[in-house]
Amino acid sequence: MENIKENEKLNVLNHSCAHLLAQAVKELYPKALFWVGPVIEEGFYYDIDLGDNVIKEEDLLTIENKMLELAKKDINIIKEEISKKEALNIFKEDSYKIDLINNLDENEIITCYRQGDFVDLCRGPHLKSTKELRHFKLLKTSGAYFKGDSKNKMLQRIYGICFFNSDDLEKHLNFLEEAKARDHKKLGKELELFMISEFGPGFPFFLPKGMILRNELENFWYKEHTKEGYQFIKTPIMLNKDLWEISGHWVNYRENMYTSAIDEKEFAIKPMNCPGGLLVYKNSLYSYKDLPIRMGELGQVHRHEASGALNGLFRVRTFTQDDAHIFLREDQIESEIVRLISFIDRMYKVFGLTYNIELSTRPLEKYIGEISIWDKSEKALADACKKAGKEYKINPGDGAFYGPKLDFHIKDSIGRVWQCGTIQLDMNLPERFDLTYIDKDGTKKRPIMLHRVIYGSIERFIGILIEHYKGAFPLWLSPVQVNIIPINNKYHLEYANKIKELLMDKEIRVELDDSEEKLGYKMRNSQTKKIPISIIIGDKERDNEEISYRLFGSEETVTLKFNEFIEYVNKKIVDKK
RNA sequence: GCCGGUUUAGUUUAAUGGUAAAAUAAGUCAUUCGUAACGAUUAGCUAUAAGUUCGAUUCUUAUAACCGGCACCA
Repeated sequence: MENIKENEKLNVLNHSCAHLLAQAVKELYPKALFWVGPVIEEGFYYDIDLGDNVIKEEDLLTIENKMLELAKKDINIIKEEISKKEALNIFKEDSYKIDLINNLDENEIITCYRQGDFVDLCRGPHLKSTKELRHFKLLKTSGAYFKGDSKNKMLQRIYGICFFNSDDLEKHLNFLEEAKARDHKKLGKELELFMISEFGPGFPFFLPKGMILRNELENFWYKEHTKEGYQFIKTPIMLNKDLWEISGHWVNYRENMYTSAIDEKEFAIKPMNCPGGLLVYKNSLYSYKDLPIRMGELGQVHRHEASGALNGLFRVRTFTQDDAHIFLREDQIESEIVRLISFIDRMYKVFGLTYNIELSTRPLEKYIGEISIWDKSEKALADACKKAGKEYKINPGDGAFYGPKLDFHIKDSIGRVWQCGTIQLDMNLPERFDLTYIDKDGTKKRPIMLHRVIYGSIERFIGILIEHYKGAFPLWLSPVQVNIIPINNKYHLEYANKIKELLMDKEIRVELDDSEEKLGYKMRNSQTKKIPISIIIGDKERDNEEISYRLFGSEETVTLKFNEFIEYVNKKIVDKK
């Protein structure tokens, strides 16, 4: 309760800060026209029409200074109530305001807030004066479409954030710094995990070290899915147009599909794996006793994403979905979802990720299928969450046209939220592909289909893990697990090599630093590369047949016998720590 | 795709309308060292294309890629 109150106070502060921003911009650019300036999750923004003027990053400082100047003047923020008619008169020169006013009810009393010469149409509430607005920062500028519609012209948006005290502001700025330091594009380059070539925008290359990470994630995935009763398939990257017409992708998503003509027949590279999975289902005849069928596929898909949308591994043009299609009877929905939720739960825990579930329900207009089936399915999803003991948030009308879904939003180590897992019910494709199974009474029935992913996209999940772990991966994922550092090549290299062989024999990923450098220098390298275990080999270790090691980020050195060390390392790998 | 910015050595960065510098990595030599940077030396760069200019890495335009947003994300 206390928190909600605090949050509301902060929202009012930020909202007033948005007005202060507008006032400052108005003073600096008298011709500026203002659209809306709402409070967002973190801070606020204001959308402004500046005519021919452009606000650049470096202008933000000037605006900030103007804001501070205005804030210090302790200008009263005065609420005024007027009728729609009066409002239209006051703002008759301002087409944006007229637009806003016309969207209000005829009889509604309109509130304005006045500070000095600046008046803005606004529901409020606001601070009493500008004097509390001291601890703010303008963060970035960008273009933003008027009313969020790409057919409209672009306004200029300025983002900012405001706090009650300098500590909170500093904390927030530090958080932004921290996020920047974790950037997977930066760390991915430094740690040689992946690259993106100019010759393939949006098509990432995995480097040897990144490939290890990827293989570990995939192996883990296969193992866990096998335990859950999944079978695995691999369906073709490219299939002919007729299939995409049956699936409906050709009509709806053609624009984003890569195509090619072969022998005068049009083909498309798959943007999703489901049609392939459906063909596999249709390849056999199933009894009601066979269901549920769980078919997993690490399927590489290609989607032509807009150039401006590309972002490291987060948004790419080819990625691998850790897909699975589950075909089941209607009476199996709930139990299967319960099972899936606990499976997903188990998977995320391994990475130390917590999560929230969101349930998206039937869209109001564009949907297919019977409402009764929708209601039943939505209830099954909700009941499954309850049975699994999980809270969930409902997003009404946010489901796909073909079925409701559960989305899993994971939270990383610095509190950022990413949507990864999803479970979607599909009432469309089984129909389009005429899927059947033979029921108890010998009649053909239509199975229900579930699409689900856990990582979402392996590429994107790797990006998230890089940022989550800040590049310091747990031992099982780490591209190099052990770095051996002989103190003196002349005297210690032989024993170091022997240790290396022994570790390789135990399938431990090991490197040996035989460069002609000082121990301090080699240790520094080992730490900057974030290698989990550094082994130091000197006279002592060689003579006693021991291993001395230091963990990443630790100052402590531990000495063990070789067998004890192997036991320790293996336990860590098994525990995925 | 749209708005704004950026692009200099493998990497991180500096500088200039008169022909480019440092650190680090790489090669060579020296050094043989107990937990985050030893020293010497060699080689290596102005994204692409056009324009302005006696002369362009610098100014202008276009293209591409990238970055921050917007739109999109089946």
